[in-house]
Amino acid sequence: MEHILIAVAWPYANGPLHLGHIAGAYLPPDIFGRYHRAKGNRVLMVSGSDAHGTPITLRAEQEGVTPAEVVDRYHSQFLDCWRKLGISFDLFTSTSTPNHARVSQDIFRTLLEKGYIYKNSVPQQFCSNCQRYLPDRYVEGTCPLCGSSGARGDQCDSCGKPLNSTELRDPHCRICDTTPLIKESEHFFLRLSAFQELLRKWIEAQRHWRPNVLNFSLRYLDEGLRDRAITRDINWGVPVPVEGYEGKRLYVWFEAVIGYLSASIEWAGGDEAGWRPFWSGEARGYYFIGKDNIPFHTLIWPAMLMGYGGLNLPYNVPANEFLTIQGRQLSTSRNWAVWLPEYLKSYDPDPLRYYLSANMPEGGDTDFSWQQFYSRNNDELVATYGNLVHRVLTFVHRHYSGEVPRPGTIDAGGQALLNKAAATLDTVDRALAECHFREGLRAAMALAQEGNRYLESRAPWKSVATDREGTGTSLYVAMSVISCLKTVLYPYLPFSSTRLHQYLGLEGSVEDPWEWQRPTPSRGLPGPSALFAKLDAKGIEAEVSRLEASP
RNA sequence: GGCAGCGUAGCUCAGAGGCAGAGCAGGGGCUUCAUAAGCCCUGUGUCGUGGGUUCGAAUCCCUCCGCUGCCA
Repeated sequence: MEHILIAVAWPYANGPLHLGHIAGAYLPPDIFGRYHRAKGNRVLMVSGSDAHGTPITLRAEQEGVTPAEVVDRYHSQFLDCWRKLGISFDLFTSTSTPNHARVSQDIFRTLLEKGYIYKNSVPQQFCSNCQRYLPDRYVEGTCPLCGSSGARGDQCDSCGKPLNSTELRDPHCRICDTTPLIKESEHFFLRLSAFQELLRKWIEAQRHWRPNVLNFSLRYLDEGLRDRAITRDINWGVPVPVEGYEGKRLYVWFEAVIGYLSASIEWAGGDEAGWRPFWSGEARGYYFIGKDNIPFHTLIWPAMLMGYGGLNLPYNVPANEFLTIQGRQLSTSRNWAVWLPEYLKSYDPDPLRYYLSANMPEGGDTDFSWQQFYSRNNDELVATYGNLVHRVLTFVHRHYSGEVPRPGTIDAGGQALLNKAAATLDTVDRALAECHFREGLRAAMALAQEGNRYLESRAPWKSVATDREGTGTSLYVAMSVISCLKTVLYPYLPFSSTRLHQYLGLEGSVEDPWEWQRPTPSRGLPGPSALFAKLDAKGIEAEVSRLEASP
């Protein structure tokens, strides 16, 4: 039995989830977690809402509500999405808990005592009217590069260039329009430069990482790590635990990654014997994130852990690339996105899980199109897998009074299929252990095709009139294969596997053993119904035009 | 502007020096248990462009074009 920590990227609680989030960071860890639980390993899968940061405070100020209200709204929406999509967190918390603040401050203090955090003075925009320092996004002005007005202190949306707020021409406060002054402000910095060589040595040893993650991280090191400010002049966030700095907060990028640890501690109710086995010794930590988050998880968080000491570094960071939508880059500001709450109003969770697994952006960007979604649902999920299950189970009901047929001697053809099923269990096992999700799904679907071929060759609808026992044997073999599919597809398609587990009259729970359960002969079965619904192709056009109608 | 990645069949994507692959779509046939589902047969692809290395390049190197990302 192993301890597997599954650390999942923390979604920003300032907007709804879209399919890019799911394909990139949320579906893969769920598949991985369900697999490991079925294998009998101890799994701790944690994440939570990222409650801090200026996008949230800005949104709150624009809406005239508190940041906490914004966070609460999306946090409960996230929880609802996880439940409906079957994302099986052991704990999905938030960075606004007292526990998280305590753990973050503990790490801050320890790094400060060890000299990995130091103070420095930096120029900062200050609004004399609002009487406060302005974080980047609170300053608007004219872009020094392209000359367009309305550029923000962190970036110009017009030309897409990142900026420093002090570079803006004609800067003004986004709240009150006053022209800000530049004042010196004292901040704390993380001494990342101290970890340069340690990190390089460590990363170069991670041969099991995906090449994109490895190369990306090494490139950062080639450029040389620079120390970064970890505090801000803002009043929403985790307070800096140093006397005289009460008005400052920890920068989100420093504090949010600590959430993996603080959530583990929260999950264990603070009991060290509960959480530490996931963070030390042979325990392995897998960090599931999108590619935009790579440096935080392969460089910054490991540096923090090295400095803090006593906790495992990430074992793997299987970062995914991005999902494009109908061939175009996903954009939340232009509303070019498929929102998960919207999806879940109209469709079941498993078809999306299937599509995104089959087309997961593991090695490069991949595309989501409604056309493809419908076709994968109707032509693969329904036609190949769902129909195999349905034709076998309805046949058993009609001709064997709904009882598992008692098998006679299994011939070479049947045995060959059973061997193929056993091999598939191994293939999917290995693929999942290595986070090769697409490969595992491909292998599972290939077995479903074999099942259909076998039925075709046996034609039980013919033989049942003349050879009841032989036909029963064929059906038993087919049901055994279906049972194997139930297990290997469970991590991907938990909802339909749960139903199939019942339809097959199997013992125990669908979540339990990663093994091939055979149906019990003569057992009475509940009446089956179709595992998946076929979708009317008319829906494609409706979805596409809804997407294109958005501004 | 600098750096990196990608560009393979109508579509979505694998493959990474040794006869170009899968699924889906399309075409032909068989079947009728099943959600008009299933099975069999069916691929003339300048592997983005142009060059180079090699006995041999989709694969390695360089140029250019296009897309994406990171950085300035």
